[in-house]
Amino acid sequence: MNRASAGRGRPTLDSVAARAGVSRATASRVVNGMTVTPTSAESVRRAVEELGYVPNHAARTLVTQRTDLLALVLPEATTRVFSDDQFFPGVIHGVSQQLEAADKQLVLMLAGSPASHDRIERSIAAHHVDGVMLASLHGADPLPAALTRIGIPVVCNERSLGPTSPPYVGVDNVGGAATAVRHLLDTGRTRIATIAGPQDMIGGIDRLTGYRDALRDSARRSIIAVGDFTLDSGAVAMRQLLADDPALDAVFVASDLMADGALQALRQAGRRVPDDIAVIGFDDIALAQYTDPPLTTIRQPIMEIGRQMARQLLRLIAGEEIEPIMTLPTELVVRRSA
Amino acid sequence: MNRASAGRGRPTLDSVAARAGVSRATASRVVNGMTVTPTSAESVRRAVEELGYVPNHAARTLVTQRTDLLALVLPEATTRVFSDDQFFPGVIHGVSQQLEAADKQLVLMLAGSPASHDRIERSIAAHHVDGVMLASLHGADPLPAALTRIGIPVVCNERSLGPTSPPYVGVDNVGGAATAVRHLLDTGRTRIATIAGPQDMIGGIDRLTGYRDALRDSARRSIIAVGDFTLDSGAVAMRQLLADDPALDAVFVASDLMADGALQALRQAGRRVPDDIAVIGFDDIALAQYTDPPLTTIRQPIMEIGRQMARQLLRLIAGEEIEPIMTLPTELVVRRSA
DNA sequence: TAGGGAAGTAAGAGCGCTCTCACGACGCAG
DNA sequence: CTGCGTCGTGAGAGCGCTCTTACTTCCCTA
Repeated sequence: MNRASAGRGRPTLDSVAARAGVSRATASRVVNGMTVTPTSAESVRRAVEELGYVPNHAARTLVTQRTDLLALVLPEATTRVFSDDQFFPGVIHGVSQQLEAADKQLVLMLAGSPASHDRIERSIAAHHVDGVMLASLHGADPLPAALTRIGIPVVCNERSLGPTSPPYVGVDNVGGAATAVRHLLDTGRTRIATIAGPQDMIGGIDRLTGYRDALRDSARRSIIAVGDFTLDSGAVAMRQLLADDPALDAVFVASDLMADGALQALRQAGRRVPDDIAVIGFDDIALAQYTDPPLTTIRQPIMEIGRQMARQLLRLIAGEEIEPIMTLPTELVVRRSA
Repeated sequence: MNRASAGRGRPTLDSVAARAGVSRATASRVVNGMTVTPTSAESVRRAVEELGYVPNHAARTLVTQRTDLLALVLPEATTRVFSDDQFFPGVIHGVSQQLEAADKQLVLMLAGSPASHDRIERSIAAHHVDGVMLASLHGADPLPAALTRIGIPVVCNERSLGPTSPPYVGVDNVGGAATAVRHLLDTGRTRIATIAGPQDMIGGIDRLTGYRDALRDSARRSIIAVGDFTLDSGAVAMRQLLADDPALDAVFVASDLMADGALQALRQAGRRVPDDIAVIGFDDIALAQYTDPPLTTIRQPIMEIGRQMARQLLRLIAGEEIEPIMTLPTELVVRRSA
């Protein structure tokens, strides 16, 4: 049984070459779009067509050392990942779009337990993927350092709180928060509180910074409660703020989900929004259009984060130099709550 | 330069064997957990440890014909996929859990344009993945047939509307809808309408069937409006139902998102829920807890769908016989709206 | 007309692994 | 003490591809 007729059913490059009457090397050139005589190009193409030849991915990877597979690593923590806000789905969508254009495939890895961390590291060490996108990792996460050690291109979606900092694509949390506060000031609000996010997450930290910056510029006092980005925590924080300072006339909430909770707490407390108290959220998730009243918020371009992460990673893999920090703009979306 | 010391930086099985003083075959046996002398097992293990050896995935795939990669194909249509309901994120999560346990990786493919269909088909034909999970495809989708032709294991998340029907994991839409209607009847409602989903989707069709079945059993008249699973369409349909039959006292809505729209329409129309009209949704998405009033609904086990799809696919790949149809139970969740 | 270069092609090595096959060592029964 | 089965091992083929090397062919210039 010679090579061309053997095999496990699927046609190989050898069988294509045999049928086209050329060498395997020439067939390979045609398949990979390199210059050959029009005559042989044509006969190879016909052979490919007739046999239904599709190159074997593993064989190609073995010699080129490319897998055309990029990993997207997401934390599995149920609080944030696949719950209410559409952050990860949006990022996935953006990444997927960009990779499709580059003809790469996306491997999704959910990092929950330390065991899955090991698994991810092993899988990447096995040269299973060409590059890695890391989303929303905790400050102490050992993954970035481990991946850097392996020597594989990495891009994050936020600046890392840990010691090593891979290139990242972030959003302008500070500027967005400041814009929100300035909008409140511009519309005549004077006692402006904030419900901040967790202070071990970039979003939580930076949005609070933006609030403080904008208030400091206006020489007003800051009034702060802290939530954990969940709806319930927003309601709790709102009640606490009302208790602390009943004369509040505005609140900037670091996420839409918490803002919805705050809205509910305000309704229960008999405060009218926006008449008595103005509320601004952050994220512009789908829910924001449907709260009562519809939520004024700071939009962050979620799909664009995914797209740019993928784009930066592709450039890194291609050996291009990239700017290690990329910050995407946020945008004030005025609805009815402020 | 001999083989053991050569290479592109990473240790190979040859270098491990050389260091352990055994043949490559023996080293391979240790790595793959086959029986060898304790002595050589130990020395190989030490060599693996010292060199930081990780098997090359492509090389292994080339000979075993396994990739340990499973694809999950989702339609990209922005209406449903990554919008408000958490269906796909939930399925992804469930699939991911199950695959992690089996030490497989997940390749996510978003099928939007016909071009991406081609790409998916090519990628699968290249033996790039061991099996495919298809979610929510349209009736006329050529993908199932194409994949069957290629001869790769396929599992869907719903019965297919097309001619070929791969094994699938579905939920008991008919039974769930009937349960909802019976709950309304049991609580004394007499004029029960429904807002159905699109009639070219399984969920839309089957939930309407369940509604009809339960009503027919009680010999009451059916009152039907049709939406497209979006919030706005729910509001529109609700207004239409109120116009058609102002004496309605209950409505079963085929999705929570549409139910939220219906709730808003009812509030605007000055109807109290549940006093004047009872509302039951379907899905039990996160939003259902936060509507006003909180939504009574039929829960479908979304993550479980993902888990079972993955489980069935793994069994198919392992060559086991599987039941081609698997139906997961739904459950009535009573909150305040009914 | 002869020589030099360019361009296309074939041959073959090798990517890192698994798996078959043949062999040697050992234990046991006859 | 011999013969047979068992078990672990090493050698080597081969998975399907790319890429280097060396060759052939052809065209252009001197």
